[in-house]
Amino acid sequence: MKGLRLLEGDAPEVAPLLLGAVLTSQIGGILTSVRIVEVEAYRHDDPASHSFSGPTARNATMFGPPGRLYVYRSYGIHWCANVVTGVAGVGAGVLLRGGIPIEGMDVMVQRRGRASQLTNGPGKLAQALGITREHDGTDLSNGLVRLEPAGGSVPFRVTPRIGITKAVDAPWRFVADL
DNA sequence: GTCTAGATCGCCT
DNA sequence: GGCGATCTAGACG
Repeated sequence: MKGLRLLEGDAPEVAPLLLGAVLTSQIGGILTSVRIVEVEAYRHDDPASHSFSGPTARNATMFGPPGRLYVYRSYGIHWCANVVTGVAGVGAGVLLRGGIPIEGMDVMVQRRGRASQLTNGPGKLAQALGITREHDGTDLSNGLVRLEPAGGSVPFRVTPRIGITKAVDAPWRFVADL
C-alpha cells in the first residue's frame, strides 16, 4: 500500500493535489481530523525553503523519503506541519497552512483555547491537531498522523506565498475555492 | 474592522 | 547577535 505515491512529484505539482485531502491525528489517543484547504510548496532549490542550504538537524526529515511529516518550530513559539515530497535525498515539502475541522472539534477548541479560528493558519492547524516536534518524521500512511488524499481534484486558486522574505513572487500557494 | 508589538527557539552570519 | 514558512492581545475608531 503505497497510497501516498502522488507525493513523489515536484512540490509545486504535488501541493494542489493535497487540497481536499483529509489529515487525521490520533495524538493523545484522541481522534481529530481536518480537510486541507490551503498549502504552500517549498522546493529544494527555493531560497525560501528550510532545505535550501542543505540538511541540518532541524530539517533532516525534509531530506528523507516522501510521505512523512516534517514539523518545525516557528518564531520560537508555534509548530508548523509539512508533508515531505519528492525523492529521498532532496529536501522538498508542502506546508499545511489551513484546514476545515471535520472531527474532534471539541478537542480542537480545548487545545486552541478558543472556539473560532481553529485551523486557519499553519501554527493553529498544528496546535489544533496536537502536532509537535515529537511527531516530526511520522509516516503519514500508518502513523499517529495520517493523510488520506482526496478522491478527485478540487478547484483552487494560486497566489504567492505568505510570510516569507525570499522568492516572494513564486506562485506556490494553493487555496481551495469555496 | 485596522495596526502594532511582543513572545521565544534553532539556525545562521 | 539577528532573524524567521506565526499568532495573539491590546489600542484605536
